[in-house]
Amino acid sequence: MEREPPPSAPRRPTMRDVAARAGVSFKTVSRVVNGEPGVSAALAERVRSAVDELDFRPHPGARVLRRTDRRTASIALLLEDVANPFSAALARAVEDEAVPRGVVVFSASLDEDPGREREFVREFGARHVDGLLLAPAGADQSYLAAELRAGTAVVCVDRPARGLEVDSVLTTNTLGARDAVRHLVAAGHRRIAFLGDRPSIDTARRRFQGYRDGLGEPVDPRLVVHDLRAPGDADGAVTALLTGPAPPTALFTAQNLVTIGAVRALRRLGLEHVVALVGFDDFLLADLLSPGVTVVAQDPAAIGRIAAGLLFARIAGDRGPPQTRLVPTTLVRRGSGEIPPRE
Amino acid sequence: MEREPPPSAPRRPTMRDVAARAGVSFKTVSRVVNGEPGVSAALAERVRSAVDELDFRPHPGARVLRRTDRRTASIALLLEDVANPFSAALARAVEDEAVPRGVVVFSASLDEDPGREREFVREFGARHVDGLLLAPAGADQSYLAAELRAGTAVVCVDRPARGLEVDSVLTTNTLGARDAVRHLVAAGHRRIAFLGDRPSIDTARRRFQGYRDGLGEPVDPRLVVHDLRAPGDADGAVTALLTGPAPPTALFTAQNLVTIGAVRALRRLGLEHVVALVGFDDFLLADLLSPGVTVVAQDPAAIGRIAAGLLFARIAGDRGPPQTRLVPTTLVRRGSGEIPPRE
DNA sequence: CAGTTTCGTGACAACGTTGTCTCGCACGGC
DNA sequence: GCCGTGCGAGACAACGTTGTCACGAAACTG
Repeated sequence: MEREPPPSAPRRPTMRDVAARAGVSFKTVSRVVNGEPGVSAALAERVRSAVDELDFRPHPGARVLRRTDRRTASIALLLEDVANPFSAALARAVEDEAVPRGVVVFSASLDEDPGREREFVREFGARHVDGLLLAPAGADQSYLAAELRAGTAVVCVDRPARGLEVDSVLTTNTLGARDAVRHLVAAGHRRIAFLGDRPSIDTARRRFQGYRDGLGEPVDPRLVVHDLRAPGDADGAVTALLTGPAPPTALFTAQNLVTIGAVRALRRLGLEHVVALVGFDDFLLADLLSPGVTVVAQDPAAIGRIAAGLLFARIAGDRGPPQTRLVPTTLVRRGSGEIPPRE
Repeated sequence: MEREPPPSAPRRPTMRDVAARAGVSFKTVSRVVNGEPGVSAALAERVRSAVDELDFRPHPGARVLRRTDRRTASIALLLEDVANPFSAALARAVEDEAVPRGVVVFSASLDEDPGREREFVREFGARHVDGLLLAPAGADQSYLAAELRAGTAVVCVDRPARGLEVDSVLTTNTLGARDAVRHLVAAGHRRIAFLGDRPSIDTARRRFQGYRDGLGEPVDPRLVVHDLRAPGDADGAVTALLTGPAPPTALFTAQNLVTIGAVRALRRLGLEHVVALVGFDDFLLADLLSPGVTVVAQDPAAIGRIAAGLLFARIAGDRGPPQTRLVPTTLVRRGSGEIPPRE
C-alpha cells in the first residue's frame, strides 16, 4: 500500500490570484498587464505591486489561445546539425536577432534526413511557432505550402526550397567555387581534382558547377570524386588520387570535413607543400596549419542575420513576393592554395 | 483608401472540424487522439481518417491548459554560447536524448551574463517548460528555488549551482588540471606557467586548484595569469612571459581559446618546439598542428547525455536527493606536452 | 422478464487568458 | 434639476482542449 503525498501541487500564480491580492477583478489585472488604457493610476499601482509580490507572469498557452494575433513569440531553427560550426554560427546569429524582439528559439538537427525534416516541421507547426528557419534536407519542400497556409512564416537558409516559392538566403556557391578553381588555374594548375559531398545536396551540386566554370576546359572525370561526407572518406579518396596514375597537382575540396580529410591525407603522404589545396568553407585554426589552408570562406553569421530579418518581416505581415538573398564568399589566401604545380 | 482583403484568416483545424467531418462529437475525437478506451472500432476509424484528411494536430497550448500533468513536452537549454564547440556538442547530445521522448528544445546563450541568465530562466519558466538545463553564468542561483517550487525541473551542467541544491553534471576539472601539470612535471618541467580564464568562473577556479595540486611545490605568482578570455589576451600574456626574465619552460592553458592564443604566440616566437604546452579542453585539428597539441579532453556529449537523463528522470517524478555526476577527462598526448625542458 | 451492470457516446465545465458588452457613476450642458 | 456623455470597472463569452458526469442501449443477473 504505497502512497505518494502530492507535494501541494505546484502551481504558478494566475490573474485571479493577483486580482484577489489587489482587491480588483481579474479583468483589471489583464488590462494592467497588457498596458491597456482605462485603469485609474491608483488601481494600476495596486495591481503592479501585487504582480511583483507574486512574481506573476501571464500563461503563454492561455494567452495565445485567446489573442487575435495568435502569436507565440517563438521560432524554430531546423539546421543540418547544431554541433557543426557552420550551423552553430548561424544559430547564434539568429538568436541574436530573436532575443531583442522577445522571441525564443527552438532548435533541431536534421542530419540530412528528409523524414526528420518533415516530422520537425509538423511538430513545430503544430506548436504554432510564428516562423520556421529551415535548411532543407529533402529533395522536395512542396509540403510546406500547408504550413504557409496555416500562417507559419518560412525562410530557407543555405539551401533553397524545391517545389515551393519562399524567401531564401544562400551562399554564392557557384561563384565561390569558380573563384577557388580560377585561383588555382591562375597559379598554373591544370590537373585540379574535385572532392565533394553528395550531389543530391544543392550546395554540393552548385560547387561542382563552379568547379567546371572555373576550369574553363573539359573536366577529367578521373579527377572528380563525389559522395564524400566524413574526413575518413576524403582521406581515402585523396590518397587514391595522389598515389594513382596521372595524379592532380591541386585539390579543390568542396566541403569542410572533406578539406580536413584532405589535409590529413596530404600530411601523411608528405605532400602538403607540394600539392595545392583550396577548400570551401573556413574552419578554426586553418591559419595555424603549415601551410595555412587557403579557403573560400562563407559567412554563416550573415546568413543567419539576414534570414532572421526576412523571417521577422514576414511575421510582421510582409506579403511581398519571395526573395532570394545571396551572401558572397571570400577567398582567404593562407599558403596551401598558392603552391605552384610541381615541375 | 487602402484595404487589405484578409486572406481568409489562416487557421488550423480543431477537434470540432474533425468531429464535423467524422459525424461525431468533438469529445470522441479527443478520446481517439489521446488513445483513451471506450470508442468503438468503427467510429475510431472514421475519426482517424478525418484526422488524416484535415492533417489535424491538437493545439499544445489548449492541451497544456487543461491537462492535469501540465506537461509542455519542452525543455530549455541555457549555455554559455551555442556557437562555441563545447556548448554545441553538449546541445546536440541533449537534443538526441529529447527527440526520442517527443520533447522539443529551446536554446539560448548566456554570454557569461548573470542578468541574461535570470531573464531567460524567468522567460522559460513562464513558458512552462518541463525542465531547464543550465550552465550558470551568475554567482548565485538561489533564485531558482522559485522555479523548482513552481514545478520546473532543473539540472546544472559544466558548473554547479551556488546557493541551491540541484542535480549537476560536471567535468573533473581539478583532477584533469592536476594530471596535465603532473604530466609536465614528469617530463622534467619545474617552471610551468598557468594561463586561465576569470577565477570567478567555477571551472577556471578549479583548474587553477588542479594546477597547484599538480605542481606539488609553491606557486610562483609571476607564472600565473588569470582573466584571459579571447585568444588575443592569451597571445599577449604568453608573449610577455616568454620574452620576460626567467621564462617558463612549459605552459598549462586552462581554457580552449587561451590554448589557441598560446599556440599563436609560440608560433610567432618560433618556440613551438621548445616550450611545452598542455591545454584544457580539446579542439578540432589539434592533432594536425606541428607539434600536435597535447590536451586534457573533456567529453561534452557525455555531459549532455547524462544531464538530460537526470532531467527527464526528475520530470518523470524522481524526488531523490540532488546528485552530482562527474565526467572524467582524458589526457591526449600529441607532442606539445612531451617536449622536455630546455637545458 | 424485471432489475442491474456495463459500455459507448455526448453534454458540459474548466483551464487562464483576451475581447466585447454592460453597468454605474461623476460630469457637463441647457 | 434633468438628461445625455464619457469613463472606469466588472461580468461574461470564447479560444481548443481534457476531465467529469449523465444518459440511453445493450448485455448480463437471478
